[in-house]
Amino acid sequence: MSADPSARRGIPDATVARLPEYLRALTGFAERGITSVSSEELASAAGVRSAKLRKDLSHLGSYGVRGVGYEVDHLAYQISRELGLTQDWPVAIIGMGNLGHALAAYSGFATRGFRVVALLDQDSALLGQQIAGITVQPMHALPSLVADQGLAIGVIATPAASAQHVCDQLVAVGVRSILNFAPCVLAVPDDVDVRKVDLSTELQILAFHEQRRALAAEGALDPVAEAVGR
Amino acid sequence: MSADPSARRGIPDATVARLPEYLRALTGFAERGITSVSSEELASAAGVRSAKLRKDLSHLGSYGVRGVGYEVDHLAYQISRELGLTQDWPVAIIGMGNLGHALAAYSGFATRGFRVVALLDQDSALLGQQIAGITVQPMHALPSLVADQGLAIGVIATPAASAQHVCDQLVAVGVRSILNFAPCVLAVPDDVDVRKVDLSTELQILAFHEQRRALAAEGALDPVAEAVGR
DNA sequence: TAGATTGTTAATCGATTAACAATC
DNA sequence: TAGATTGTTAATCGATTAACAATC
Repeated sequence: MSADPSARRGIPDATVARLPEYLRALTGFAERGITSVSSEELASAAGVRSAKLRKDLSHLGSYGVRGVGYEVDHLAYQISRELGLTQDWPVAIIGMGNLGHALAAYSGFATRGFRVVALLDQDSALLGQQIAGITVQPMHALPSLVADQGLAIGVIATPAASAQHVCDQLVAVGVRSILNFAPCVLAVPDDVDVRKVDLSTELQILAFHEQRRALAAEGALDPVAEAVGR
Repeated sequence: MSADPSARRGIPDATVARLPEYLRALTGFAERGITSVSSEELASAAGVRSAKLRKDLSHLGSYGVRGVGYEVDHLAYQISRELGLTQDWPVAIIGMGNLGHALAAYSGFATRGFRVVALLDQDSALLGQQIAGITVQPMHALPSLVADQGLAIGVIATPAASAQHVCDQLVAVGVRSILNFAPCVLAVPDDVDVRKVDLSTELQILAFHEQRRALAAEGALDPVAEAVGR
């Protein structure tokens, strides 16, 4: 049993999903030379209500000072530690099409806490090519990446048709954290964590609300129901 | 008041977010020549429990047949209609860096229901350049895109520093659906719908669970709490 | 101390789930 | 009719919110 409260009780998924935004807001305050913030100020910067922020932070521990607020650097450190960003996680991107290419160059992946250690592709025509200063390797490089570099996170940027096969290979070598950009559901064992980023799903959700507004403008919807909107 | 039940009562956000996945699964069945599915089969393909699927579909109406299942084409049409995909939504992508470039070429955006009508950038060096067969235009093309093409959805793929400014310009010309790839919170009026896709947030959430597994392996976590996992 | 703001409580709200009556 | 599967109910679970006691 640890002294860290979050180690004893699980942190709610909804809270974990917001911690990165709080961290980003804190980084913004730090860059502007602000050393202390209230829950009201931080919540506003992160786009949430202050009650929700305080509730979320209470799951990590008690890092504020009543009557004063939160020390920016200290809270940022505590959130970083909770998210596991005080170490660097080795990441491999698989699939060097348009999207994989952009991801390899995207600075969001080179942000603190992550390190792109490999770019992989099944297509032998791409092998040896340099993208963003990294040489593209074949899929059979996977086992040594795990053994030698401690590869922990796999990013799948292949077409949907090959995503499950690539996923199986990642799981087989012991990767248990997968970020899936392919538009398909991946089947994995219970101990593997898959998160999905799906551009067309997001567009379709926007289209739903857009259509709703259009119908409301026509008077086709019940005004009470439509006022709820989203 | 309409005969469509979904027009009277709002569909829960959680349900709307799953409709695209159901639609994709149905498309997969249709491609394999399957004309009828049970809630159990469809749920399995979409990665949810059948009870949740039936509950979700019940918000749209009663499109199944007891003892039989759902007719694939008919249900796909009903979901498409509910999502507003029976028409084409004009989309503009703003910011032609690495990511914007990839998005312009990404087939997910050319999928049924959406049409990329413009690529925009603030950098005059890029203007006139062709990307994926579309000429890059300056930001001041926005008003005419709305007036002439019915532009409805804006995709922001700029750096965080210019995202709010771009967003303000979109809102000013009447765009009320925005997909934001920039790692920042956007301030918008209540009637504007912003969805955010954030690569580094997703990685950070994965890192949290990855660290949790590593700590569990060390025995640093309470086994009961850790068994809950994610 | 007086003022300010946190951390927590309790109420509310929405989402999930299992079970089953309805019905093809 | 008998078997199968939907659509709905009711219970449970988790997340959000407002209010405020604790306390700096």
